[in-house]
Amino acid sequence: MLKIYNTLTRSKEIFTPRVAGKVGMYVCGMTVYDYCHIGHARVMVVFDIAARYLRYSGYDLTYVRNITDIDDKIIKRAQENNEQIVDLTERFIDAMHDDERALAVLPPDIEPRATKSMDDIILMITGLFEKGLAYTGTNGDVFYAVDKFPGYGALSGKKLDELQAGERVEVDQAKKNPFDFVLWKKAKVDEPYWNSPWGRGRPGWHIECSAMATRCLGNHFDIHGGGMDLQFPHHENEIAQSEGATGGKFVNVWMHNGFVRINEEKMSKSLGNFFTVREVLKQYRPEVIRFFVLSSHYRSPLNYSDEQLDDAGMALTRLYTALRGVAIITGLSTRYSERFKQAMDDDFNTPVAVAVLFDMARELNKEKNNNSELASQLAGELKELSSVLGILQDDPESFLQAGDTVQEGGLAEQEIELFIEQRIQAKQNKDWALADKIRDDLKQQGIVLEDVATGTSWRRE
RNA sequence: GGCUGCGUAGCAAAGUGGUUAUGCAGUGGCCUGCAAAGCCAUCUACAGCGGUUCGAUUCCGCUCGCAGCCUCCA
Repeated sequence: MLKIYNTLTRSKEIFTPRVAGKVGMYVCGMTVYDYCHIGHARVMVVFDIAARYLRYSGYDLTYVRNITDIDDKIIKRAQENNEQIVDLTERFIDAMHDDERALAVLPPDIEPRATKSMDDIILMITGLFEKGLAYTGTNGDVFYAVDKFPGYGALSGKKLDELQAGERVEVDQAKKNPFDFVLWKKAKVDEPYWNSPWGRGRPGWHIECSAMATRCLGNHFDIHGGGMDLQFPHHENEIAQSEGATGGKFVNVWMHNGFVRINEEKMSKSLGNFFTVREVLKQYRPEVIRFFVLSSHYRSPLNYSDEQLDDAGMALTRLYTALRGVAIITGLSTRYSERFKQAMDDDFNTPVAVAVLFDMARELNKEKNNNSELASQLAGELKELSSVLGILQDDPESFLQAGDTVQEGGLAEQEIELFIEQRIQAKQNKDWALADKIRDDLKQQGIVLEDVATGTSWRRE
């Protein structure tokens, strides 16, 4: 029985889909004006695993993740680059998809874009006007009147009067209440625009998600996710817009993932302490990054460091080593599968799920030389469970021989095989000094030899 | 200032009112020509102070420390 932590109630709840067997999930995606960093990678991987596990559990899932392809930062960046907005956004959408594929993140079922959802956006704002929740400010922008929506603050646990105590925000004089937010922003000269009943302009950030989620999943759906920082004001505002417009419930379960940190500090654009996915991929293989992400629970902070990535690489090496040289027989489902499901059912507890995989690896290592059929069945079960996490699907030999980190140059495979042949000769001649020298020399170059029953295998450190 | 959340062994990271998490590292053993890998055993814990309890790392309170949100941010 799946339990998910719901930010709205601040507790783990038994997950019950609106329609039996069917799940609609919407995740706030990227604003495409720059490369994805590791924080974005975490969102992609976390919700990819949620999607995989929902499907593994038998749900018919519709997974929607949007692309924000028009906003102030995009406009600004395009101007700086002296580039057309579409050229900029297309470039970074492609880059995002590259990163996604590298990290074995399966694409969402629907990937709506703000610029292609204008009719839905305008329709929703019109509805908000009709309900008396929207008004045009003195500067021509359209705002949402937060104090007209009784439930405002429920998601983030904030109260409007307490918020007002917090000042230091430059209050826009066009607003009636400082916490009113823009639904439709009037276009300035040289800014891109769409026509609307309120003049030429573009949508505010929050309305596009309300409109796209509703268009793709209906007025009311099961799961809405995103990073912790979206809780307020973004998701709070989405609720106000959607529930304000429809008069009904918007989302049942709100999921928020924790931040990636560097030196105990949030990784973010504004702090400038971020690493892009493509930078990190130069140093570490994609599966290592993926394992690093799922080695902590999705709501916990995840500290980024080389040590952590190295650890992830070593852990994967252990799992692949267990699978090495074992034939795969699928179909077995033992108590390990039960434990794995139990872990994942507990709010997607991937660290515990991974611990189950290690327990399987231990038994697999024992049975390898004992009961090869059982070993093969365990290996099959291990691979199957791992596929829910999106790891361990590579060929063990090629994973191990590629090494933990991305190699520059180094010995070619054929050269290594040649040295191994020479060493086998030396061993047959009982020339231990030569055999050890060959092994030590290879070790110097990061090649580890392992004598096993069937011969000598090698891997990169 | 208001509101969240966190503080677990050398490092990372789960979890639990009384019983082995797990990975890496350490120690002892088995295996090996010697190693590596693997297997077995084993040492380092639950920020501090009180309270509840037969018993708390786990529940409650306080203190200290850290992070996040309150402004665009995944």
